[in-house]
Amino acid sequence: MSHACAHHDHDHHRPADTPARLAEAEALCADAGERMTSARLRTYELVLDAGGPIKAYDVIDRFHPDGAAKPPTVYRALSFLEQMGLIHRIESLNAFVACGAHDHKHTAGFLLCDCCGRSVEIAIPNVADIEASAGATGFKVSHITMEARGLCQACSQE
Amino acid sequence: MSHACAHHDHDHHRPADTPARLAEAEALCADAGERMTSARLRTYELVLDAGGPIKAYDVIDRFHPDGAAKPPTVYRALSFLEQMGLIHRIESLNAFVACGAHDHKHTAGFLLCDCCGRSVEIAIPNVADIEASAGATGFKVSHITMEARGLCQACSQE
DNA sequence: TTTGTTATGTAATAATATAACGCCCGTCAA
DNA sequence: TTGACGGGCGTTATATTATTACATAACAAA
Ligand SMILES: [Zn+2]
Ligand SMILES: [Zn+2]
Ligand SMILES: [Zn+2]
Ligand SMILES: [Zn+2]
Repeated sequence: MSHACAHHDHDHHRPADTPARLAEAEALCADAGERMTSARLRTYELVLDAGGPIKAYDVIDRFHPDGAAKPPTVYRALSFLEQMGLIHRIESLNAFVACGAHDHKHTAGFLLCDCCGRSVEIAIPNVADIEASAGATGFKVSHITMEARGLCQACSQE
Repeated sequence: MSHACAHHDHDHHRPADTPARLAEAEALCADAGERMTSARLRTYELVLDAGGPIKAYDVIDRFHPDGAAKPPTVYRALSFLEQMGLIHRIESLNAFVACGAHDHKHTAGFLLCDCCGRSVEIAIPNVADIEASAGATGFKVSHITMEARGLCQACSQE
């Protein structure tokens, strides 16, 4: 991801648990009767390895050792992974991030640092209040996007 | 806007109060020492007249009676209007909508109907809880995006 | 007027995302 | 075994959304 500052270490080394997460994902798909194909697995691997929000075209560029993937290959995989709850789309960044929870199929909120670009997945506080507020006008909520922009602790200390 | 259904009247006639809103906007800018130029006013007029979320390129296409505006003209105006609190950007639609409140410079939440495409601006419930949830990790919130997708009352009754 | 600042005009391009089509491959029933 | 079907993928092309860059114009202050 891009950054608004240069005062932090932005190296994101490969999370140690990527292989375990890939295995979990394969199990999850098998349980659901869905196919975890190689394109889907590779896409998920790249999102996991990013260690934070990653753009679709960064996945596309990294997909093959030599040369990029075709956009539909990656967009299809991203859609699938999102439907499986393995990743989330971050609307205000046009980016994707691996789900940080193990109970998939939830709607998550995000804290997005405008300085270092990192994201933190949080439970949306008071979902019931949002649904009640909507329900007062007869509106039925199916999905909530909640993204808070600001500065993370590290970035607000300099 | 596009619609997922054809069972409602989707005509949005020009809201009767557009001239008054334009005048208010001019006064607001004058008070703030900002210039409400013709490009900005025309852009605001088109967003108001849309009567709901409108895409940037729809503004671009409608900007001149004969032929489209150049994208930067409209994107600049949209940015200005958003900074003035006259319009809001809806991230999950890549669209813009006129602010429904008279106290500008707030962050608003939206209920977005997936069927008829209409939006309702609401106060974000429990902003304090979101800020508290963020603050627990040292995160300082500057702006909250909250967009609930679902079905409005009219659309869920058929 | 001069000068600095803000806004606009214009061309080009970047960045994000989808449509459309045909092929392959696995499943399943005949 | 064979054929029909459906899902996933490869490929090309295109659609949609947004910005960069630089020149000019309008404005405000000195
Ligand atoms: Zn999650
Ligand atoms: Zn940060
Ligand atoms: Zn508003
Ligand atoms: Zn509706």
